[in-house]
Amino acid sequence: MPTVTFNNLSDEKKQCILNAAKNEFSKVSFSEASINKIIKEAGISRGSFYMYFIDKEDLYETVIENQLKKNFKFLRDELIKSDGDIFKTYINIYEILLKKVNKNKTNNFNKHILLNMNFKSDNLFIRKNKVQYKKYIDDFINLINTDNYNLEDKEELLDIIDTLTLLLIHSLVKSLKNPSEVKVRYIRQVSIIERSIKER
Amino acid sequence: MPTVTFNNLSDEKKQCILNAAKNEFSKVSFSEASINKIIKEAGISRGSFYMYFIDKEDLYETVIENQLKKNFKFLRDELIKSDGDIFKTYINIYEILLKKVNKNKTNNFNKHILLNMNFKSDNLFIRKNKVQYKKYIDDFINLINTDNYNLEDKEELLDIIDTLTLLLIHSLVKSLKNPSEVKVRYIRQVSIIERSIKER
DNA sequence: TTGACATATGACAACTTGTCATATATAATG
DNA sequence: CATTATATATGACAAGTTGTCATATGTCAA
Repeated sequence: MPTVTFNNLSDEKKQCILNAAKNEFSKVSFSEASINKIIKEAGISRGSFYMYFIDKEDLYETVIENQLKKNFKFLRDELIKSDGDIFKTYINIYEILLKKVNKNKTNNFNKHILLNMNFKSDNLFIRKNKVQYKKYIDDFINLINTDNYNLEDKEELLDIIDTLTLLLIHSLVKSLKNPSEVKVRYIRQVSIIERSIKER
Repeated sequence: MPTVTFNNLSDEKKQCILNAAKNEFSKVSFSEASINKIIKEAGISRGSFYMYFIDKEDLYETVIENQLKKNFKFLRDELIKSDGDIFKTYINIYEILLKKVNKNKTNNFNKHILLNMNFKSDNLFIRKNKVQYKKYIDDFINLINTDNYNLEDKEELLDIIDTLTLLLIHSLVKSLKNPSEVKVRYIRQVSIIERSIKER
């Protein structure tokens, strides 16, 4: 989380710094990203940087926060398009995200988010464990059509979304190396879960 | 993969280098690990290091290879103990690995393997995509008791193991921060998959 | 013994990071 | 308005990082 000093900055300056950072993080992986390049592009001094952020990771978190929200909105929209079918949605967004990520541009922010992703980071879509996002999760859950499902409770649905998201990220990353086989495996993995709550 | 020059080294020297590396990787995360410290401890020169390995990642892969094999053997043994019940096995190894990983020693190799794990890396147990490990996977698959399962084919079983492993890693990592809640979620996620292939 | 090749070395350039004394704003107060 | 506080900005700096490369030292075969 950035410092209050950073938050006190003018929106213009804040955006300037975050844009410079986003640009760097779109070109190279997190570990390769250079604070020097970012501060140079943003036109701030080294000292200022450490006045605003604890370290590179703190900056990265801040930069992707916005993208996570966008991704979550995208997921939500796709769910509505699929009439609340969560499994159909996850199959669809795999295809769409795969196209985005495979666009071989030098600047592919989404691709680098994906590749930098590890098990420590919260989620592809939203920082689930942060309280301020609880309402978004609840809203999303309520959009899921559970008519044909046999669910114990709401928690079970959360666990399913969790698993689906893991499978999605995993499959997307694998697809970057080995595009063919992965899709069919992903679809099968999703349908295994679907079957579980449908046929009870 | 290390160079032929490295492989031509005496087993003693090879082990010395790998031990020094393992020691460093047990203390700090991958990004924090210092090649300088490793070569100092191993008593080799900087130039030699780059004669043996492409970079730090190449070394890391070599170091964890052995541990992955051990972990896989452990998984296999647990499967046998559980009479081929793959779901019971995954529940059990979660508990056991959690204890291992939570031992708050300065040298906790398993803990760092876990935290360094990302979606690019192959697997917690074995490098699935490498051909030389195919026989291990096959052997493992054959040990699973599928009597009560309704499986389409062997591929479906592979997909299930894949999902279970993802859930396991994810849960273990989460457990390091938030030990309580995670276990019950993990158990539920595993049983969702179990239900899918049992009740058909 | 003399090449020819494989392997080992550490100094080196070119980076990296986080800190800190100092400088400059901005705000508050007499 | 002048003075004092406080907040923010700066870049030089130490201490580290990495990968390379000319040079040195092995080790074989001819």
